[in-house]
This record gives sequence, structure tokens and C-alpha cells, in this order.
Amino acid sequence: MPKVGIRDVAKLAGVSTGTVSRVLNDHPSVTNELRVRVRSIIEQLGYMPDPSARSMRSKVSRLIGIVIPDLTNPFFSELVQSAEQAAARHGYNVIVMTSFDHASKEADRIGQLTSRKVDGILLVPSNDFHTLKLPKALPIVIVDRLLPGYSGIAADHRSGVRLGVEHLVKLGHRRIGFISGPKDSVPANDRLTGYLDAMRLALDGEQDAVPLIAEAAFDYESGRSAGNYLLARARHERPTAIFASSDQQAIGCMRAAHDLGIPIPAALSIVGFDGIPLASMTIPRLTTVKQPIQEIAAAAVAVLLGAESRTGLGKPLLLPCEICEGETTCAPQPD
Amino acid sequence: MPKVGIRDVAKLAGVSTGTVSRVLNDHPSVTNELRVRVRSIIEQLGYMPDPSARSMRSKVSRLIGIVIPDLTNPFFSELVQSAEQAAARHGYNVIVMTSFDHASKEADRIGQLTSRKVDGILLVPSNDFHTLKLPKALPIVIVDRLLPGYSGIAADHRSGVRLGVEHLVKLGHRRIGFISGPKDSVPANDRLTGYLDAMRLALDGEQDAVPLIAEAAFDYESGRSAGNYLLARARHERPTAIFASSDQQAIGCMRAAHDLGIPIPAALSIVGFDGIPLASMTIPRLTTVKQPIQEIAAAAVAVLLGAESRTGLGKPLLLPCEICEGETTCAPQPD
DNA sequence: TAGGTATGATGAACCGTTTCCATCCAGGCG
DNA sequence: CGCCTGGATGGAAACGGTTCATCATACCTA
Repeated sequence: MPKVGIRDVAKLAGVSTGTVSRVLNDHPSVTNELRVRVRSIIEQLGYMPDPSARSMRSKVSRLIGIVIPDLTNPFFSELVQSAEQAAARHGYNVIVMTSFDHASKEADRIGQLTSRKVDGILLVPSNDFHTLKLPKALPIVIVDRLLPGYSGIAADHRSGVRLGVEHLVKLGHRRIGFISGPKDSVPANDRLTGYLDAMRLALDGEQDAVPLIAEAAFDYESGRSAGNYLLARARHERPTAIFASSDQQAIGCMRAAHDLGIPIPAALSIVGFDGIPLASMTIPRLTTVKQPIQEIAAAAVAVLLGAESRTGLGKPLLLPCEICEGETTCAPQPD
Repeated sequence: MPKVGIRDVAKLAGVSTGTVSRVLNDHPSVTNELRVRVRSIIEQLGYMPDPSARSMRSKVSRLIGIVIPDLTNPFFSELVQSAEQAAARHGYNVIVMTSFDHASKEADRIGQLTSRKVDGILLVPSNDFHTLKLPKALPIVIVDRLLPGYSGIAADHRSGVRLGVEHLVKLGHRRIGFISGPKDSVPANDRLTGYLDAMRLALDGEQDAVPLIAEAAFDYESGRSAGNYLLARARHERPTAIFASSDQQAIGCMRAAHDLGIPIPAALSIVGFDGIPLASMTIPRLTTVKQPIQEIAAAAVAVLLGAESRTGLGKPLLLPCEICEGETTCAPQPD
């Protein structure tokens, strides 16, 4: 069967191709009656405009690029999925690429997307992101790992952690340990700052309220050894609660406590950060601070598509986190 | 800066645009000397051909579509990541879409990809896939959830499970329980068949070798209750080993055993299926049958791009699984 | 040496839309 | 009533490559 083009539609409708095109693009200056007639012909013929031809002339591809460090990371996979959804609602499709946290790969991917003429790029920068020159012509929105000097969208890690720590304080905890993320990670430092904020503001002056920090990577195993480190002291010196910078860390920490014979939450409350699906699958279910991934993705797409005007170098947009109470927190037991 | 087009390159090189085009596409009938000269001009000008213009005439988009049920599922996210890698090696990019296991969404996505003129589609069909009419014109390869009557690529679930069960048999186990997947899932049934194969072949005639099966969904919680069910009997009747149809099930089952005070692997060996990253993060590390995800993805892309000739309705390509020994298996203890 | 042929390069047509410009027509106004 | 204004439509150029029919050149062969 010969493919049906815009000319076929035009001929059958008895109008010019220009008019069909205007109907296709909802151009205001088409009579309603005509619009309806052309639409029905389009329907009848099963005509679908060719995106290449369209994009060649109009310079709009209805395609956005997503570059993330690692799709295997549940946080990013959920982010991508949400972004795809959001883009679809605007009639856009997404091209996904992985940088493997490698700056040169990242630059290459961005170049590919640029030459593909995508209408925008959603970028989660790799950790060894240095001073990548971003293509000036193309809308780029940086997500999650905000770069100083660039605008972007992320969860408000700092306030989120503070929320979680204050939750523990409200329950009566004073000796609250913190498992930090890697030192060179921007979000990790934001989270640490949130912890210090909360400790200072809520507990200033109280003698027990000394920050107690273990640095670790974000993964499970690191969380476990950080937990072991924090818990390796006499009972009345040991923290009664631990806030972990990631859910994976928190789960590792639960494991450490369990192995030490410390019951959760009776003798130790634990709060995680991220809100990945796994968090609700542990036993007991992990209390965690959930990042608003869907909202982040939706906002990023909205910015890219210019639904919200942004000039590029504004200040970052921070979205609030939310605490998800599970079963790993309760008031501290008397010694 | 005015964008540099093929004409600029041609003019500067003193050749025609046709020649430049043929250099771009490695057409054989260009002098080597000329090829080099044009290439250097291209480099010098930083010229990048416009994919839309290119695709409009040549009908090749260098884009492939991927439709999966759920990107949040670690198996699929790894599949997508591997496919993206494989496609990139061929100079292709991928458009990712999620069907949420919904047949109508799936049909819609496939339609979008078709009208985008992708060069092929990698499809993991949704579970309520009925008799979706696949666009005849477009190469489609079905992955993982094979459909009877269609060609496709998947891990050899049946042999893989058999491998795992035989591993347990070799260790000396006889009472081997099996946590199955949902009845209406094709891979779940393949896995069940593999279990039955192994039990029949290896243990035929032995009195203890009675299949012991619990049906469950693939998730963690279902695995836990299936584990509880299988383990709720007197010690000498209880299975000494359990094979779970997914790693998540296996981890849930570990939890169940732990809660019942059954030490792993001393009193119960457990083997999972899939080989997701989480499997190596449990304590003890889960022994599991790993699906060759990368190979599946690479093969699927190769088929799509016609690197391997395909007739469309050939027989499915099954790739072998591999056992990853962890710490959840050992010989059964004497009663 | 003339005719045939293989090879490399050319120029123009072509792909299927969008968009610009000219045209036409209806209605308002002086 | 003629002129002007502005909205609706038609017609064709333009977008930036690829490809096809042609052509020039040089090489072979009879």
C-alpha cells in the first residue's frame, strides 16, 4: 500500500497542503468547519505526518534527551520513568543515555543529543563532572546533582534530612548518629548540612546532642560497616537513633544492628533517605524521607519545554521531601 | 554563527554535495584521497549532518524503540541499559517507553514509535498482551516474555532452573521446594517446567524426591509467604533446599526462614533466579541463576539491525543462564 | 585508432512537511 | 460606493540532506 502523505489528504479534502498543515498544527486561522472536515479525512486515511519532514522544516523534534549516570540505580530508573511519562503528556518522546559517571562519555552523549536536534536535555551530571561546556543553544536542565553556578531542579535534601532528624528528636532521641555520603558528592554534603542544622537548632545546649558522624558510600555494604562503627560502643554512649543518607545505607545499618543483637526499633531507631521501593519491603518496614521523584521529573520536563520560562542561570528549584513513617522508629527506651 | 551545512563543506572542499554525502556514508566509489580531504574539511568546520534531513530521504532514522512493562523493575532497567549500550555501538540511539503492563498503552506506544519511523522495536510484551497486531513493516524483536508463534530472544529459563536445581541435587539435597511465579506468565511456566525436569531426571524413583511447589507473585513479600508455607512443617519433612523463581522471592524466603529460626545455609539452602545486583548484597550472599541480560540485549539489537538475518517467524533464540554461587547453599546437614 | 567499459564525480531531482507571500473575499467605514 | 482592513486559503519556496541519471576521464581491447 502506498503511504498516504499530506497531499493525499489535501486532494481528498479539496484543500491545499498548507491548510492541512495548519489543521495539523492547530493554527488559529482555520475555519472550524474546515478543521473538522480535514480532521475526518485524516482519520479516514489513517494519515500520520512524517516526523523527519516535520522536524526538518520546523526545527522542532518533539524529542528530549535524558543523560544519567546509571540506569541501574533505582532512583534514576524511577526518575527516567517519571520523566518519560511527563514528556509523553506533552507529546514528547525521550532518548535515554547512560554516562556511567564518566565525564568524557557524558560529553559524548550530550554531543550526540545535540546533533540529533533534541529540543532539550535533562542531565544528571556525572560525579567527575568538571567544567563541561554545555551547548549554549540547547535548553538543559540539571537534575538532582546540582552544580554550583548552574540552575537546576532537585529535592531539598537539606530540609528533607532535617525533617527526618527532627522526627527523631520529637520522639525523644538525643544521641542521633548520622551516616554520611561520599565527601565529594554535592547531595551528600547537603544532607550532612541538614543533619547539622537539625542537631544545632533542636538540641543546642543539650549535653547528649553531639553530632556523631560516619562517612560512607551510598551503598548497602558501606551502610553496614558505618552502622557497625556507630554502634560499637557501650550502651549508654551508643546512639539511640541513626539517620542514614540513603535507604541502602539504612538497610545495611539495620543488618549491622541485627547482627549485634540490637532490636529495631526498641533499642535503635533508623531513618533512611530516598524512598526507593525496597524501603517498604524490609522487615520491619523502613521509615524514610522520600524524595519527590515524580515532581522533580515533571518540573524538569516542564522547564525544558518552556512551559515555565527560565533563563538558565536562575537559582535552583528545590522540591520538598516528605517523611514516610515505617516501623523502624519509636521513642527511645529508658536505659 | 550560521550553521554549517553540507553545501559549505562541498564548496570549501571544491566538490559537489553528492560527493560529500557519499563520504559521509562510506560509499565505496570515492577516491581515498578525496575521502580524506573531505573528512578533514568536515572536521575543520565541525559539520554535523542533520538527522531529520538525512532520514527524510533515506528512510533510516538510526533510532530504535524499546517498550517494556516497567522500568522500575531492576531486570528491565538493566536490559534497557545494555540495549542502549549495544545500540550505541552500532551508532544507534534508543527511545524508551513504558507500557505499565497495559495492553492498550502498549499498542499506543508501538504506534508512536512506528510513526516516529524508528528502524526497529525491542518489545517486552505486557502480561495482558492478547493478539496485538504488530506492524508488519517494522522489525520487531520480542524479548524475555516470549509469545507462542512469534520469534524472540530470551534466557533459557527452563535449562537455567534445571541448572540451579541440579546444583542442589549435587550437593545432596532431595527435598527441594520450589517457589513458582504467577500461573499466567510464560517465563514462570518455563521455570516451573525446568524444576520438574530436574526433579524427574535427577531423582526419579527416590522417595524423598517429591515436587513441593508454592505459587506466588515474583515479589519479595510473596516470596516470604511462600517460604513460610513451604517451611511450615516438621523438620524431617521440611525441604532442605528451596529454589525461588526470582531473586526477590528468594530474599523474601530468606527472611521467612530467618524469622522461623532456620539458619541459612546450615539448615536450608536457597537459590534464586535472575541475578539482579541486590542478590549480592544480602547476607549471606544469595546463590542465584543469572540471566545473561547483556547478551540478550546485544542479540536483540543485532537482530533488529539485521546484522543477523531474520525471517521473522523463526524459532526463539534461547541464551544459556549461568549459576552464581553465593553463600546460601551447602550440603544438607544430617538430621 | 575507434569503440567499449569501468570508475569517480556532478548536478538536479526528490523526500514530505512548514511557512512565507500573494490572493481573495467579507465587512466596516468615510 | 469605493477603499481599506484583516482573516482565510492557495501556491510555491525552503529545509538539508540522499540518490539517480549523466557525464568525463582514463583504461582496455580489437
